[in-house]
Amino acid sequence: MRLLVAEDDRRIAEDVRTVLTSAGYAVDLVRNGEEAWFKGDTEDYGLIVLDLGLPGMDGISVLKQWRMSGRHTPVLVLTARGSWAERVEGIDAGADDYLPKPFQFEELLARVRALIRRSVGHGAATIEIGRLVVDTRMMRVAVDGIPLSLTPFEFRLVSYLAHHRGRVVPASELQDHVYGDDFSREANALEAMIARLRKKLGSEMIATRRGFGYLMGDDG
Amino acid sequence: MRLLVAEDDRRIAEDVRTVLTSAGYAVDLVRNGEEAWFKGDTEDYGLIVLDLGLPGMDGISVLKQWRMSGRHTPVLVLTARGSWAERVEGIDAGADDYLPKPFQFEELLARVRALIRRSVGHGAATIEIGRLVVDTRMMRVAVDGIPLSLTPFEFRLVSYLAHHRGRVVPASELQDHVYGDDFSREANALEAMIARLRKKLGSEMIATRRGFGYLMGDDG
DNA sequence: CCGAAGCTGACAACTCGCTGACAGCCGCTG
DNA sequence: CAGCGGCTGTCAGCGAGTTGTCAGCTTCGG
Repeated sequence: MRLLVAEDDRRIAEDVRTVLTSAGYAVDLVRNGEEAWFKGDTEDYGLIVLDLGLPGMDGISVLKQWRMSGRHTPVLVLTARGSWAERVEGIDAGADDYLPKPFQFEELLARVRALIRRSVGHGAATIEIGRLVVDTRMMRVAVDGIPLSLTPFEFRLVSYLAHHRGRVVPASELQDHVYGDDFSREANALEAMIARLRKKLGSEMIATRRGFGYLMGDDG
Repeated sequence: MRLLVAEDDRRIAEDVRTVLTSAGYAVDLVRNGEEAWFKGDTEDYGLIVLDLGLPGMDGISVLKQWRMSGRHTPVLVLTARGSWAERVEGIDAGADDYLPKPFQFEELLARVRALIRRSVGHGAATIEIGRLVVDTRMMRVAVDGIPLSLTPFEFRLVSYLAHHRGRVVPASELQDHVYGDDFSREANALEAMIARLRKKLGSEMIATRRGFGYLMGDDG
């Protein structure tokens, strides 16, 4: 597997490359924003490690560019220590995980592995659950072949449940994934969304396990 | 699932408890090193959140003690801000993850979940005892393949007994695991739950050992 | 046969999740 | 800039599901 590391600090970059290389990955290194953007957009990486403090085009913009042009490569963001704002921004922009500096290389490796495992598991572009089809690339959902128009949050919710079909997903976990770290709303907001979703999908598609959470695909 | 939180700062401790409780965990709280060591060594937690700056026996020693006595419960260590040395020491002593203070509760929760996911990943998702199947992913229980709908407390009770099949579990231990440290109810509450459970599962599934406790799977 | 331990059905209080209505916000359009 | 429509959070009320308590009963062991 091929990885891209975008990091301007030469020493860190080399160390990271060494760690990842000896873990069996092919590693490309870039040192500024423009290069990062270009390579990430034109090459096909299994994962990208992105320092937000790059010279030139800044990390967040790079990430947003990739996502806007339809790239779903997992991105692990390196943030300055304690920069909570940066992190939130990174997640909003489409990062899959973050790691505050300074970090242990073991930890970096563990997270890289976890992300890759996750994304390989997600390989298929569409998930079918009974009469429902979720197309994660096209951001489309259909029931009995009839496409539905879902709002962004609704889509995130369905696709998360679909990815975790057959498993009860606690409401709190759903919130995390639908809303990220923005916890500025009442618990009830999620329930309202579920209700609206059920109206569109049919109420039998999402089951409630009172006291535990929600799940899809309990029957098969 | 039951968690132990070892933290001496009362405010932090209460907040953490609230967050974790509302995420669906039963939480026990301790405020010093000795208590932490004792409870972590004698009770059976799914995960332990350990502040290194505990009064009395210090966190690192507590952690080392646990590991030396063969406890592999996942431990999330809380370190003082910027205390790099502590962090490394914690990891060496057997911590599974660390979190520098101050932290966002969302982040704590995310890490707790990640650790638990990792550790339960090793165990099977279902437990079979005779005609009974307990599925911890779907939060479902079935007898002879027929699914039953259990309430949250009922489910916790059954799955605890199932995890400890063939062993007599004292009523007090069951209470601990179903209710955590929340003692605010009559002893009889548990009996009532057992009764309701037996009605659903069939009365022969849970045996009573008068004077000692309950058990499942004594026959096989 | 007695007392203690445990069981059980009824009940009431409570909690949780659902829903419809509404309002604020945002982006679009004229 | 005003008006509009879609999206989403909030609120309040409802109803079903859940759980503790209690009182009376059964079972067990000695």
